[in-house]
Amino acid sequence: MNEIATDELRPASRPHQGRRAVISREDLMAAAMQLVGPNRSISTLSLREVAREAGIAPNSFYRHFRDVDELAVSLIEQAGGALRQVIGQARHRATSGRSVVRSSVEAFMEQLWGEQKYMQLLLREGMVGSEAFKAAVERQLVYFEEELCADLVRLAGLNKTGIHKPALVARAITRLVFTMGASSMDLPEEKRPQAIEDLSAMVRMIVVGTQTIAEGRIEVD
Amino acid sequence: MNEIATDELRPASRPHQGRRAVISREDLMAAAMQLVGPNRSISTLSLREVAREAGIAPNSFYRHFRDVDELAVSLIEQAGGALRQVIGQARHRATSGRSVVRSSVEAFMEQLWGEQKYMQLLLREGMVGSEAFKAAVERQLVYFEEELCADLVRLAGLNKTGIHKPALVARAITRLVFTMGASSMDLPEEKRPQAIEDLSAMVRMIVVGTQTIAEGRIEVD
DNA sequence: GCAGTAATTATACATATGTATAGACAATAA
DNA sequence: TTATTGTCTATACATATGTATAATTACTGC
Repeated sequence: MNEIATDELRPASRPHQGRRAVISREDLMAAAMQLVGPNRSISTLSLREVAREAGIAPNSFYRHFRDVDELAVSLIEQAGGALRQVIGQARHRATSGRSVVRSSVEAFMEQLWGEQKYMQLLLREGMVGSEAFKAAVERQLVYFEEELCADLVRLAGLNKTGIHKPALVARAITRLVFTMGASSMDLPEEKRPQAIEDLSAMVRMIVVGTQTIAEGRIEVD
Repeated sequence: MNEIATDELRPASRPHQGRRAVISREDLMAAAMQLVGPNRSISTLSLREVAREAGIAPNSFYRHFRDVDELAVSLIEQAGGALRQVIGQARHRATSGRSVVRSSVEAFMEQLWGEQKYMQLLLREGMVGSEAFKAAVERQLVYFEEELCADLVRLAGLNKTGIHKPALVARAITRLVFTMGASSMDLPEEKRPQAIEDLSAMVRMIVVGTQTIAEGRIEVD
C-alpha cells in the first residue's frame, strides 16, 4: 500500500513549484485508517497520532487538512464511494426478486468481513462526532438509499409485483442492513452464514410486506 | 437534581464506618449525563471532566468506579432498564395489531425527543467504545428484543394472525427503530410527525411481511 | 552559481490528562 | 477522650495534546 501519488497527481499541468510534497492527503487518510479499529473511532484520533503513524511532524498535518475532523469527513466520502460501487455491481448481477436480496446481502457482508476497513468506518461512526462528520455519513447513506430505491422500482416493474412507498422501503432496508452489519462485524467465522441467513430473511419480510400492501389485501393507510 | 442518596442507601444494615460519602455513584453518573450530548460520546469523557462536573477532586472518582469505562457501562444499564419500562408500558396499553405499532413507535420517539438523555445514550453509542461497553449496549438491545418478541407472539395469538420467525421479526424491528431513532434525534420539531409516520410504515411492512409469509402464500424457505 | 517558493521540521508553550502519594477530614467504636 | 477507618483533597509528576513561530529542506527558474 501507500504507493505515493503526489508526483503522478500533477503530471505536467502545474509543473511543480517549491519543495516536492513527501506525503499526500491520501497517505494521511491511509494512516488514519490504520489507527481506527473495533475499539477506536475516528473521533478519538488525535492530530499528533495520525501524524506519527504517517511518519511526519505534527505540524505538517495542517498542509493537508484543517483538523482531524476534516480528515474524517474525507475518509467517510472515500469509503462511501468505494462501497456503493461494490454493492451496486453485486445488485446488478442479480435480477430475480429472491436472489437479488440474497446476493446483495452477501456482497455487503463480504465487504464487511473482508480486509477493507471502509465498511467498518461507515457502519460504526454514524452517530457520534461533529455535525460535519455526522452529515457526511448521513449523505453517504442517502446515496445508498437512492440507488437501492431505483433498483427496487426497476425490479418491481420486471417482476410485475407492486411496491408500496419504494423510498421508505429502500430507507428501511438500508438502515436495517447497516445496523445489523455493524453488530455482525465482530462475529466469529462460524456464525457468519447464519447472520447472512437471518439478515436476508429480515429484508425479505420487508419486501414481502411492501408487495402485499401494494396488492391492497391489507387495510393500511 | 442530585438529592444525595448515600445516607438512605445504607439504612441500618451497615451502620456506616468512617467518613460519610459526600457523593454517590449515582451523582457521578448524573454528572456524566450532563456532559454527553449530540456531539459528545461517553467514550470521549475524561475522568477529570466528570469529576469536575460532579464537584469532587479527580482522585475521588476512584472510590466509585475503576475508570470511566466502568461508569459508562453502568450508565448503559441504567438507561436500558428505564427505557424498557417505559416502552413496555406503552406496548401493553395497546392491543390491536395496528395501534400497537403506532403507539409503541410514538412512545419511543417521545422518549427520544424528551428531556431524558437515556435514549440518546443507548442509540448513539452502540458501535464504538471498549469491548465491555459494546457488550453492555448489545445486552440491553437483546432485552428489548426478547420483550418485543413475547408481545408479538401474544398479539399474533390474540388476533389470530400467523407470525413467521418471531424472534427475527423482533430483532429486525428493534434494530430498525433504534437506528432510525438515532438519526431522527436532531430533527427539528416540524419534521417529527412525518418521522413517526415513516417509521411506523416501515415497521408495518415488516409485520405484514411476516404475517403474509406465515400464511404460506409466498414461496420462501 | 543564485533567488524564490512551497513543504516540512524543530522548538516551544500553555493546557489537559491519568494517577501516585500523603495528608486532612469526619464519622464510628473503645 | 482516643484509636480506627473510610472518604475526600492537595500536590505533584510524567505524559499527551493543539498549535504558534522560526528555521530548514528540496525543488524550480533564472
